[in-house]
Amino acid sequence: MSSSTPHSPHTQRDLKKARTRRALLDAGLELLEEQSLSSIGLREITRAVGISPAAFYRHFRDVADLGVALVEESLGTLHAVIQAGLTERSEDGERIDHLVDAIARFVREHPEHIRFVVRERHGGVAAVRTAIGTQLDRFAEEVAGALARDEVSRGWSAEDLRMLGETYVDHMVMTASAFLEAAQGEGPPEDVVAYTARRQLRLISLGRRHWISDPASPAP
Amino acid sequence: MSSSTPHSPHTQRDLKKARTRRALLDAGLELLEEQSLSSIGLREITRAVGISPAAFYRHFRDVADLGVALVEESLGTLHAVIQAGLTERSEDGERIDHLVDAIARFVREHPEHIRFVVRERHGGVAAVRTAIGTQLDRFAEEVAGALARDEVSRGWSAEDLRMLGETYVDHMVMTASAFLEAAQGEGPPEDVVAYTARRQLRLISLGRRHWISDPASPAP
DNA sequence: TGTACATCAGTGAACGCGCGTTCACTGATGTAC
DNA sequence: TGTACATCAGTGAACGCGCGTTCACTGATGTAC
Repeated sequence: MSSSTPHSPHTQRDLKKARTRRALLDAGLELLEEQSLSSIGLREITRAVGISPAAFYRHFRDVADLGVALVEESLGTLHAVIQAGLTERSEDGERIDHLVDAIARFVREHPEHIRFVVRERHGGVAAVRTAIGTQLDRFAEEVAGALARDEVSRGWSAEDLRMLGETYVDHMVMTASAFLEAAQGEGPPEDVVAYTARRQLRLISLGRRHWISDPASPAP
Repeated sequence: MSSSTPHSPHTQRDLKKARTRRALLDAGLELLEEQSLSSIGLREITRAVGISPAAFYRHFRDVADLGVALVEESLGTLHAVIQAGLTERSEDGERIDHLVDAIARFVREHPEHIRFVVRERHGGVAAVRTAIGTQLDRFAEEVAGALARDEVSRGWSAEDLRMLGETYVDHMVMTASAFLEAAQGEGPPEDVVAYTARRQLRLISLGRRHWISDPASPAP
């Protein structure tokens, strides 16, 4: 849990404090472009912000604590994209195109957020790993709930829907990561990433339409 | 590239050197259990091995260089599992069960290798990230080649097969990672991971069987 | 509105510590004759 | 087989440096009357 989160900054003091906190979070996010959380120094962050090292402790217990705060932030923006994708009502093919476009747009607008999530999802800081895992689980549950309302999902068990939700969330994160690499010139270019992502979604969509729950391989 | 890789250790000296190198790699792999590569210290590694810090430079240029050497090692063992999975000849359902079992077994036998790959695939060291990416690409290509020989793949374009190969490789890495988390008590238990993985493979398999190349959404 | 006191974000100096890298070295092992 | 020299993995001391954390402090802002 993150220490000292000002919820209602009424006074000038609180406002100023909130602004410094923001600056610390932004600096951390920026430093993560080239390294991972567990190798970022406290002094490195305060230096970037322009305050003394000791001032850091007015906002966070340590760098890991700042990392946990970043999880909420980064996945908050990703959550918005998912919500938008779920409320989308159109034909299947169009829906896929729109989703992939939405992911591409998100990565263009918040590259630091998706970089942080992807890098630290399996990174060296346990608290951050757990926080990200919990949030992505919530997303999967949410997606599963939305999928349940589709006509195609008639006859699907809650477990199967959950599995499908996880598949979509994982695919989304992986696609976002691939878009990010494309933007950095590290992997295949953006249009190839989009093309692959669309066909993968079509593959899942086809599997979904022909799904039958299998009593031969029961739940554990 | 990794410096000073002894290929044919003929003399006692070369043998001893190779043994120290191994010890360094093993120590690095072990230290990665609780942190990420970019935060491991050179002295930390030599301390674990029991040699002086300066001796490190007889084997690697720096810690990142050791990391690159670990990539070859870790993905080498993973490659063996993939090869085994590809030569498997049996009914579809069985094949899925066997593949998931093979992944589970692999994670039980080489937890450090899969942890390393998953953690550093998107980690803070560019050279290692690139090395892992290149290897996984090769795997995807290989899988695509094997899939092409299946009857179900009649009419599939090379691009679509490639996409399918990537999907399988990504799914494999994710499943291995989930098994690892299960072993650490961090996520859902092993049997649930296996159950989910099997159904996800079935989903892909169904999508595959009903696939039709789509001229409405051409390659870029 | 003015005054007296409380709060607290940020300071700056100090601390002990472990870091990565260099260097001249040692002594066991290998090679040439 | 024996001898003289070359090689080179590993040593140990030294270096300058930046780290995280502590502390008493300052001075602007907030609160009570």
